[in-house]
Amino acid sequence: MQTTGVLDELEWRGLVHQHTDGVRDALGAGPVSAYIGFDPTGSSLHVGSLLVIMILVHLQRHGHRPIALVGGGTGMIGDPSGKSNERQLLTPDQVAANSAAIRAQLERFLDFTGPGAARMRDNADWLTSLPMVEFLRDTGKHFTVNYMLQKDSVRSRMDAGISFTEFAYMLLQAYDFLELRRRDGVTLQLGGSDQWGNITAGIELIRRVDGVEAHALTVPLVTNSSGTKFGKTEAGAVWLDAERTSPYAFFQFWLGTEDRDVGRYLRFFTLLDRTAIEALDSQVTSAPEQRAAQRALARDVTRRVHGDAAVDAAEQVSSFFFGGLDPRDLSSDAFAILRAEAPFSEVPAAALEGEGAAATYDVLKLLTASGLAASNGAAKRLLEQGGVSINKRKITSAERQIPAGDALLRGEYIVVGKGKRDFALLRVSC
RNA sequence: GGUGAGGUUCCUGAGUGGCCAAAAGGAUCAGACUGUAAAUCUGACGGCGCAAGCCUUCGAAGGUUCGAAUCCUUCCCUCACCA
Repeated sequence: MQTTGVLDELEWRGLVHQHTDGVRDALGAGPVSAYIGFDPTGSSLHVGSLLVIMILVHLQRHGHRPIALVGGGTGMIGDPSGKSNERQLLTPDQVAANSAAIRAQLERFLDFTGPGAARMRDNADWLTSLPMVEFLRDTGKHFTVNYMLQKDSVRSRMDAGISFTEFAYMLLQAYDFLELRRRDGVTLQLGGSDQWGNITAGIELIRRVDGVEAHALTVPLVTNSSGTKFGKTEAGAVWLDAERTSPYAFFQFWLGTEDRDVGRYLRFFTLLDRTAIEALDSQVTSAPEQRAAQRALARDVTRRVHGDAAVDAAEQVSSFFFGGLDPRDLSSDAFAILRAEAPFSEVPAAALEGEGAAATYDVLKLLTASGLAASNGAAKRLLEQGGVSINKRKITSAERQIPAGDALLRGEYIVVGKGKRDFALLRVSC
């Protein structure tokens, strides 16, 4: 794979927001080592992080060396970029646990063998033991406060206030860049568009200390056309961790992409080539109801994050919930998949029974027990508005109590539906 | 440190003694239409309750009053300007 083509590829995909002038020449001259830092602010990456991960993947496919840096050291400080307020410090334990979890997730996306083998780094290895006096002499001396005050990340906080801790953050990130240049020959740092200031600080440091030209490339912020934040659903953020967002929910997130966003997302998040993506674009126009583009997107991304088996399972569950399949025809195996993939809860029969009617289930209780409704009131509203189904059959408000015997599938399961898209599986125990 | 303004239900933001669970917009949820899309329209949107109604809520704690988000006292916090 040639090293030169990667910038063109990133550009047509719309993955380039800003870059330093020398990037093209540097990438054309041969294999480059490039890094991205990941903040351990949470215990899992979410779909937003995928964008920046894809850049590493593209680089590797074009013969460059990707390095994923976990911010076990900088996570102790907190990056002010893009934050309107001072943040609560995480405890060292939290940072360590988050770093380990994120590291494990990152490892799935890169190839750690071959000439362009990826590397994992954690800046805790060099930052936590860095002597302060030495740091101030060797690194701090290269930055004027005036320079630092001009950075957006600092300037935008002049009203709300910024602690010295967060103010100094950019120096640590600059130091990381220098350290990685020395350890791994890294000369390119990638990041979200809000990282530009931190990255250029690193370039500056490398130029002054080592006399070497380093480069920056940032990706755009992903937005969706409804103006809501990308990667959020009713249930909250869409995580890469299967424990937090099931592969089925993850698949559904991508499948539900709006027509006007799907082309962009295919370019951002999949490795499909230009011909394939443009063919899908035209299908969005000619046969939107088939949602071929959404399907390709959901499959591709779910496969990369959760694997082939998860895609199959997610598709099976989707075709059950959204297809014409009668829940009474489902096999035990099918229920095993549903239990693993769909929102699932196990409830004792006594907690579901209607008042004074042991042989019935109270639909409101089914809704709250399954987590589809937050309170009885919410459940009742849903029922009154016709938004409830049991085993894929619409329930009217006249049917608050349903006969227990009829409701159970295979003697123990109930499929509860809310609206057109939300389903949960309930297992009734004795 | 001084002066001024303010803290209302997820957010913005009305309300200044009873008609206030509290306007309006946004967000969210459901329904219709559709393609598990968007836009649009309709409805819902503190908790419990079939309901009547009850309970909790308007920064915190007290107080005045038949009755307070609205008045008084103290406290906490935020913002703006001045220093």
